[in-house]
Amino acid sequence: MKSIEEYLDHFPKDLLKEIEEFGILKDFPANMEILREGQFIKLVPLLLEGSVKVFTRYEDRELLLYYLETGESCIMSFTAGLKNAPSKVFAITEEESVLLLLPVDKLKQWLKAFPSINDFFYNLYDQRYAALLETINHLLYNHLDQRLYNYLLEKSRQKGSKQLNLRHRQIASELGTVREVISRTLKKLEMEGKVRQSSLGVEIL
Amino acid sequence: MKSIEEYLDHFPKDLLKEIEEFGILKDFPANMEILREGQFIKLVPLLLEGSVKVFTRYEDRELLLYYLETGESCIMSFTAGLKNAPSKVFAITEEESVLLLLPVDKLKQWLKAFPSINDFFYNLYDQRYAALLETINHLLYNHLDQRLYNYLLEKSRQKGSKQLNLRHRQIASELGTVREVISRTLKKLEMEGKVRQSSLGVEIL
DNA sequence: TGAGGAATGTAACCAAAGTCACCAGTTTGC
DNA sequence: GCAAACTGGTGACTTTGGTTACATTCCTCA
Repeated sequence: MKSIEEYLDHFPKDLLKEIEEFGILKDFPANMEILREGQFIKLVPLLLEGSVKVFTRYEDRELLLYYLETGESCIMSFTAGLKNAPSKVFAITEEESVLLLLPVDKLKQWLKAFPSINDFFYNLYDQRYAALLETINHLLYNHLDQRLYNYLLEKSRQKGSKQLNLRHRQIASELGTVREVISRTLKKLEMEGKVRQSSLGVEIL
Repeated sequence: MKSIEEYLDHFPKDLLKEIEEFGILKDFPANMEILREGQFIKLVPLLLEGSVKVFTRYEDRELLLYYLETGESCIMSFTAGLKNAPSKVFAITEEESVLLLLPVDKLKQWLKAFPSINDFFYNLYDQRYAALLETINHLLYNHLDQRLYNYLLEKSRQKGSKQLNLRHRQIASELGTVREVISRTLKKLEMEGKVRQSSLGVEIL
């Protein structure tokens, strides 16, 4: 595995030293819940390897917020941690993942001592905000087939593979609709030659 | 008018002194465009009095992001200013407004010297993010009549009046739909006794 | 290996909301 | 003072996607 410095090379050296000293490296298996709503946050995660899904629940429906990718942290944990407020979100590993856990009290010190770490979080916020905006645009102006196709492309980019093993049910919940509609729409995309379905899941063509 | 300290009483004294020295107080008439897409930001606004609408455009359609209320700043300007990137949004005064304009280079210094100002912006980000999340939830799970009614209630809360002089076209654009649909839906709300329409606009009952 | 649950396919129906076409009333500017 | 432009009202039609109710296929594991 790469060293922490390699993942976080945009941080100043002295901050990296601190992070190395106080950050906790931890391995998680796939599909492990690492954070649930209501939980208080003492450690803010930073993803080094793997993929973590962050989402809320709202009357039994899921709403996908974002995926953590390599080198990214979780703004919802960050804010909840700083304000000592309960988490509003759930997080679950999608694959086996390595997280660097930053103690909140240390993080607070670092934010003062190393202003560049603020840039890091501001950037993250900006990124997540932009992603929600895009979601809203899609919701308002795109039909489901387009949204579904975008969703698959994005998943594929993330995974780095055109073969996605997703259940219709899961797709439906992440797009805020129901299984039948996804079946129907995937069939349509298949007719249009954009995807192929097999027992393994969906393949993007 | 109140003094700057009264608006920003959660800031430390020494920071307030700086803000007073370097911030630029400026008055804007109603319906004045104060920021357009593509513009570079040298001054980050902080609203003291009035109301400012922040929105993006996307292929001739508007997408409302948020309204600045008293004591609030604009995260989109903030980020664009810090990164020296062009603005992605438009801003326009809704009523006559007083803005305190903070020079970006000073702001950068303050972020380092007075960490509490970071909390202010993190809080704002968090707030705006939560608002978008709510919008998404509404889009996914509420029908237009419900969304429209919420929209009117929120407008009314902001304005502090039950009488709203809004054009159907404007409502439509802020909710991402078209005039006819708003006419129809407003009629429905009127039938249900939730609002009343007159030549002045819409009144919430 | 075969029974049962999970995943998917599909037809028929419905409601919400987008679209189109046009009318009528109101405001504005010349 | 009147034409042009803006604003709202409305009916008819279409499309999208949510719902219901099963049928079919696949996968697992006892």
